[in-house]
Amino acid sequence: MIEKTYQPSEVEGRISQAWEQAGAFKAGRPERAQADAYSIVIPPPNVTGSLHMGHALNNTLQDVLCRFERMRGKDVLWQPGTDHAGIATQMVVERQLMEQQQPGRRDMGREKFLERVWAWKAESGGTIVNQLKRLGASCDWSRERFTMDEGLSKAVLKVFVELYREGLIYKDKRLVNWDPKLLTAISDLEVMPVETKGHLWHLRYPIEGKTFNAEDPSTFIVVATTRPETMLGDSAVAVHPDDERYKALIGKHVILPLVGRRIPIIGDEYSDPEKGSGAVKITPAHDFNDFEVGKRHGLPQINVLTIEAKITFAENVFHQPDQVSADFEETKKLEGLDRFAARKAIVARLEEMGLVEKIEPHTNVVPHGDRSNVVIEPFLTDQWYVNAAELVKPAIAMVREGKTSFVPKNWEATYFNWMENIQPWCISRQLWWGHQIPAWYGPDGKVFVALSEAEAQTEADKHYGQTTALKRDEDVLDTWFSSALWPFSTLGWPDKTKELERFYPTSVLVTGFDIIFFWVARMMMMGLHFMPKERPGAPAEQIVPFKDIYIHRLVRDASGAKMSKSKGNVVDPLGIIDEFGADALRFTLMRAVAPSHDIRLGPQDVENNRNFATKLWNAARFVEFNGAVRVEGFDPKSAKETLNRWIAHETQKAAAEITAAIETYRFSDAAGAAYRFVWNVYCDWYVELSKPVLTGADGPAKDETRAMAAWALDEIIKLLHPFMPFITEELWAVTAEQGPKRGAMLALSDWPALAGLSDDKAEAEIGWVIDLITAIRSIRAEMNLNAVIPVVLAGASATTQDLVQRWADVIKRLARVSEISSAATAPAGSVQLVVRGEVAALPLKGVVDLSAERARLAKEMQKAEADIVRVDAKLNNPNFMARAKEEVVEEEKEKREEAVGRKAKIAEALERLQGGGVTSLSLPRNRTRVYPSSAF
RNA sequence: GGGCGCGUAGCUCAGCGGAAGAGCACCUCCUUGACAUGGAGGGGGUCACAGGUUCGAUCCCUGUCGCGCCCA
Repeated sequence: MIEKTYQPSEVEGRISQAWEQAGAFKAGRPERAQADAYSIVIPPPNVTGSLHMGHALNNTLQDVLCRFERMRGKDVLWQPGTDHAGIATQMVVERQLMEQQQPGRRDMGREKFLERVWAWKAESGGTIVNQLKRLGASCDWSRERFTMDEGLSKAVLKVFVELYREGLIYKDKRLVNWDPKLLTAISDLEVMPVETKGHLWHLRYPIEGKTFNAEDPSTFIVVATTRPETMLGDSAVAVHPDDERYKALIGKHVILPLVGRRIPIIGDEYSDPEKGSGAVKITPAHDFNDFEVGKRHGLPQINVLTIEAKITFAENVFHQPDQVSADFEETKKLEGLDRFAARKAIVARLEEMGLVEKIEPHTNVVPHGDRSNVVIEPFLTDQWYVNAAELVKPAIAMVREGKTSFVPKNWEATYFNWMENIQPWCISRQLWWGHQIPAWYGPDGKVFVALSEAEAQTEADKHYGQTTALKRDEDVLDTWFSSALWPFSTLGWPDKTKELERFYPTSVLVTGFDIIFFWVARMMMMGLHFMPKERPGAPAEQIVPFKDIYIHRLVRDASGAKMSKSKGNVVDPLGIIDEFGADALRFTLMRAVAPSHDIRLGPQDVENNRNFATKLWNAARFVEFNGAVRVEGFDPKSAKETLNRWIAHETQKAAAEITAAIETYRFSDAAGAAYRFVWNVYCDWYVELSKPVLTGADGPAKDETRAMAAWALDEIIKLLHPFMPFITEELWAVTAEQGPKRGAMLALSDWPALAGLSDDKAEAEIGWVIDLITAIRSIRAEMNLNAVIPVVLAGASATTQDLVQRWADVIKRLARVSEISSAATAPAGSVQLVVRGEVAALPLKGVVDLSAERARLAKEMQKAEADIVRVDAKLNNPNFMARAKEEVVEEEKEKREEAVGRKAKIAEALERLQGGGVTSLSLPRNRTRVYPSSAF
C-alpha cells in the first residue's frame, strides 16, 4: 500500500540502511565477475570538511554514472575516501587547542600534537562521509581510504624514494612562497594574487664618489620600488643596457642608504625603461625576478627577514667595517620590527634624508596565502622539489593523443597551457600533520633517502664507515603529493592487488575546474610514471589513470553570486535535503548542470523538483488504486490495445534518449528527458487516456492496460533511479508487495534495454486524439467557453469516424464534449479545427463573441500570407533553386502548399463570418501539431 | 598582456546553417474519480551590435561593446 504522501525524511534513512545491509554498492560482486568493470575514484574531500553544494554537485554526477553503469550490469567500484588536508586540519586542531586554552602545538611537541590530531580525526573525520551517504552516494563504503592510512603512506614513501633515486625529486635552495603566518612554504598554486592599492616609491641612491645633493641628479640614481623595506637586502641596481639615460653608469656603484653597502649598477634587460624610473633595485633574496637577475650577475642573496617576516640583520654579512655608514647604527634598531612597520620607518628616514624623490599611487598584484590570507613573502630556503617539467611530458602526450579526453573538450587548452609552462613543484611543508619526508641527515648534512629509518641507517653507516647518528627531515609533504597517487594507491598499490588489476585505469574522473592543476594534472603525471602496463618482451605501455575527465563548474546562489561564508549566502545542501529530500536536490542539480555555465541554485528550483517527485509518487498511487499490478512475464511487445502500444513506443523512445544522454555526459538532457516523459507523456496522457479502460468493465483490454501501466511505471522507476535513488528504491519496494517477487533491490536491477516497441501507427492514432483534445481545449479557453459542447467531424473518412468513436469517452471527458457526430460538411455557424488533416467542427452559433473571432482570423490570415510570401521569396530565387539541397526545396514546396491551404480555410471562415454568423477557425500552425514527440 | 567562456522570452538556460524552444515567473479558467506539491489554456523574443561568407545565419568568420573566470 502506497502512503498518501511521500516523506523523504522518513524514507531516505531507511533506504540507505537497506542498501548498506544488502551490500548493494560493493565492488567485485561474484555474480559480476565476468562483467565489465567500471570505476571512479572520488575526489577525496578534506576530513575537516562538511558537505557544501560543490560536493553535492560533484558527487551526484558521479553517483548518476555509477548507478547507471551498475544497473547496466557492470562491476562498479566507486572508491571513497578522505584527504588529510595538511594545513587545514592542522589549523583546525590548533584553533581547538587555543579555544580550550591548552598548550599550543610547539609547547606540546610533535608527537603529542599528532596524537591529538588523530584523536580529532577519529572523532570528527566521519562527518563528511555521513553527509555523502545522506546525498545517496553509492560508494563502496567498505573500501573507504584515508590519505594517511597505512597503505597510502606506504605508497607515498615508495613514490618519494623512487623519484628521488631517479633524480626527479631533489632538494634545492631557492626562493619559495613563504607564508609568514603558517610558517611554511607553499606551492605556486596556493598563492592567490590580490589586486591591492599601494604606492610606488622613487628612491635616490647616491652614486659612489659623489657628494649627494638632492638638487643635482648626477649625484644619485632613482630607483622605483613597491617594497622599500627590502632595500636593506639590495645587492645591485639594474638598468636596461640600452637605456641612454643610464648606460654610462653601468659598472659604477652606489652606496646603499641606511646600510652603507657598496653595490654595483648593472645592465640587465629585466629593467624596463618604460616602468618607474627605468632603474630598479635588485634584492635577490626577496623577489623572484631579482633572484634570476642576481643569478645572472653573481650577486649575493641577502635575506633581511625572519620566518615571521620581521627585520633581521643576522644574514647581513656584507657589512665590512669600511662600508658601514654612520646611519647603520640607527638602522639596526629596526631589528625585529614587522615588515610593514619597517616599511613606514624606512620611508620616513629616507624622506628625512632627502632620498625620496616622489611617491606615486600604484595598484599592483600582491600574493596572498589561500589558507592564511596574509601577504606571501618570497623567501630563500631549502625545500624539496619535484621535477615537474620532466614528469609532465607523457601527461601532455596522452591527452594530445586522445588517450584521455576532457569533457567538455575546451579544458584541454587550459591543461596544455599550464602543463607546458610548469615550474618545479615545491613539495615540502613546514608542518607536522602529513607524510614526513623520508630523508635523514648525517652530521655533515649528507642526505640519505630511504623507505625506512633502518635502511637509511644502513646506508649511512656504510657511507661513514661507522655507526653514525642521523636526524630525520622535519618537514612533511604537500597534501597534494598523496592525492596525486589516489587512483592507484587506494587500490592497494604498491602491492599487486586484484583491485588494481580489475579497476585500474579508472573509467572517468569527475571534478571541478578549480583543481585541474592541483590534482588532475598531478594524477596524470604520477599515474603515468608509476602505473605502466608491463608487456613481456616489449617496452611497458603507458596507461592513463582515467579515460575521461568530466569537468563541471560552480554552484552559485540564486542571484549568481559565488557562495561564501563571509557573504552569508551559502546554501547548505543538508538543509535542502531536510526540507525537500535528497532526490529533489539531486534532480535540481542534474537538470541545471551545463558544461559552460555555473549553476544558479535557488530554493524555488528545488521546490519544483520536489513537486516532480510528488507527481511520480501520485502516479504510482494511481496505478496501485486501479489494480495495475506487474504481471509475471509480461511482454510489452504483445500488447494489442493501441494506447498500450503507444506508451510502450514512448517508453522505448525515452529510455533511448536518457541512455544516450548519460553515456555522453549530457546529464541535464537526460534528466530533462525523464522529466518530460514522466510528467508530460505518462501522467498527462497515458494515465488520463487509460482511465476509461481502467475504471470500465473487466476484460482483456483492462487486464492488458493494468499490466502495461504497471510495466511502464516500473521502467520509469528504473530510468529515474540514477537521479532520484531514494524515492525510486522506495517505490520499487512498495510495488513489490503485489505481483511477482523482485529479484533484487532497484540499485542492482537491470537498466531498461528496450527494442522492438517502436509503433508509428499507434503514434499516429494517439497523436491525433491528443491533438484533437488539445485543439478543442484551446478554443474553449480562448473563447472563454465553460459549457459542455458538441463536436462534429466534417467530411471525415471512415477510418477517422471509426477512430473517433473508439476514443469518444476520453475525448468527451478530457475536452469536455457532450457528443461527437459526423457530417458531410461543417454545420452552419461552427468553428473549424484542422487536426492532422481532418476537420472537426464545433457548432457554436450564438454562443461565442464573433468580433473577437473575426480579429483572430484576421491575424491568422496575416500570418498565413506572410508565410506564403517568405516561402515564395525562396522558391522564386533561382540561386536557391539551383543550390539548395533537394529535400530542402521539397520541404519549402510543402510548406507553401500547407500555407496556401490554410489561407483558403481562413478566407472561407472569414467570408462565412461576414455572411451570417458562421465562424470558422483554422488552427494556427504552431498548434496543429501539439503532439508529436518533438513537443515533449 | 596571454588563454577560455558567456551575452536567445521578466528570470535560469537549451538550440548552433533551412519557418525561434523548455522550466520558472506572469495572466485567464478549473474543488473532473493519483496529485491544488494539481489540471487546462494564453501572452511574451528585430536570438548584444556592426560587417563578412552563404541561395539562406541565432547558428560559421572578423571586429566592436558588455560580463565572467583562469594564467602571467
